[in-house]
Amino acid sequence: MKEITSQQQRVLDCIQIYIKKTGFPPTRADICRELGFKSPNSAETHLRALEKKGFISIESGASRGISVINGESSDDSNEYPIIGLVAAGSPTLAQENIEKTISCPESFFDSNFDYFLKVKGLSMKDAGIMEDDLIAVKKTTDVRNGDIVIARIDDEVTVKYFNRKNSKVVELEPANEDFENIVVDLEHEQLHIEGKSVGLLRKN
Amino acid sequence: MKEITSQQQRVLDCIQIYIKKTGFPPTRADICRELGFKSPNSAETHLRALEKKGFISIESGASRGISVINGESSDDSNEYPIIGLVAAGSPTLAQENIEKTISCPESFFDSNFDYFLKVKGLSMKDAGIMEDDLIAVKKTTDVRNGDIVIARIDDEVTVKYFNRKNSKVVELEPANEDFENIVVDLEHEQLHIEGKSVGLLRKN
DNA sequence: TATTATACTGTACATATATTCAGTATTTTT
DNA sequence: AAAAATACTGAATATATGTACAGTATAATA
Repeated sequence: MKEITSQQQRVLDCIQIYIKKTGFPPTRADICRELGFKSPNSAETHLRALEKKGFISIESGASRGISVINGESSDDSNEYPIIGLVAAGSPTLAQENIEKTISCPESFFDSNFDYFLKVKGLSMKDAGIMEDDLIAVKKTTDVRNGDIVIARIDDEVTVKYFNRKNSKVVELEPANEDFENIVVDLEHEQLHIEGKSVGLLRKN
Repeated sequence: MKEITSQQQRVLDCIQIYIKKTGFPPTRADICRELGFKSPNSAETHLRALEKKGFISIESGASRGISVINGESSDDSNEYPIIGLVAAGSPTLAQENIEKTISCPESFFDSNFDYFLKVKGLSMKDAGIMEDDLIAVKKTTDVRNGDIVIARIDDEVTVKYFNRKNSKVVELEPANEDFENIVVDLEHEQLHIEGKSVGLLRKN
């Protein structure tokens, strides 16, 4: 397999995406439309180059007679636990609370993460976080204002926007006008930041 | 999905085997050759029956424009493309709108799916679908009232709740009071159901 | 320096292909 | 018993599509 140029890669990507979306390969004209070429021969020459280099095969004379050769994917996927957002008294990562695990690539979200948290309630509705959604949680205490954090006060775990008012006061803000801000006075209450949201997963 | 006859099953098998072997769907003439028919219209009528029953979809006018619905013919790959939800007039699959692909397990969502669609706008805000969210789209025309569908009218693609009012009228309903229902009169407008949402992915 | 590969536009055309129309016959559904 | 669906043959045709030919231009290679 020889080296592929960036333009040829674009054409190859275009073919694969087209097949994925429509179920059949593109015509020369389709490729031109997708990539902005003005002559079908632009697509033709790229196709012949890709064929010569062994990335695709072309059935002579057949319309849409392109087939992509090979295409193996590296599987560096890990198992991530789904943890229920549980009520008071339960240790956050207790085995009992792990509903199951999900296999997904390490770099699935932009930042690495440690587990999925299953959301209860609608306090973050306006942030697009609904009941039973799975939040990808990265364990960290390095959070900034505006981050969606997983916070624990005593034994109560909640998901909220983080907002440090000053050195002594943090506000945990819901994204739902039916809920009220939680004002935490750090001098009198302990606030544990379990981590922050780096992504979300929903099944329906 | 209605009942399939034995002959229609033969045609469907023929299509899937052909795709597996060549990488692209057969023509009417190909099907005739494989199954011993003597008129391309034999294949044509079977294809139309299969389309009507929801086993395949046929892109009008396109050569080899057959795609098998549900059939996991070439679905060992774990690379799923991200496709942009673009405004009117733009080709649906324009290369400019493709961010990249995501590697994820086949059975990641409860139902198999075909690609990710990047959401523009907030018309489905109250369903927890926000700007730039990735909807996992399963290609199917088998949708029910209440399903979140990816619909196309002319060249405009939108994500909405599906609601069939009667045999002639379908309403596409947003989940945001700032937006209005789209009423589609099937007798005067063409409505293409590209697929439905089976999940959601958000990176932040 | 000459040559080859890359990266296009633009035109043209043979043919590959979808699709319609006209029939015939059997089976299934209403 | 009538209507609709199934299962074909056969011919005709508009158009979708591959592909060749004629150019231009730049970068990589020998």
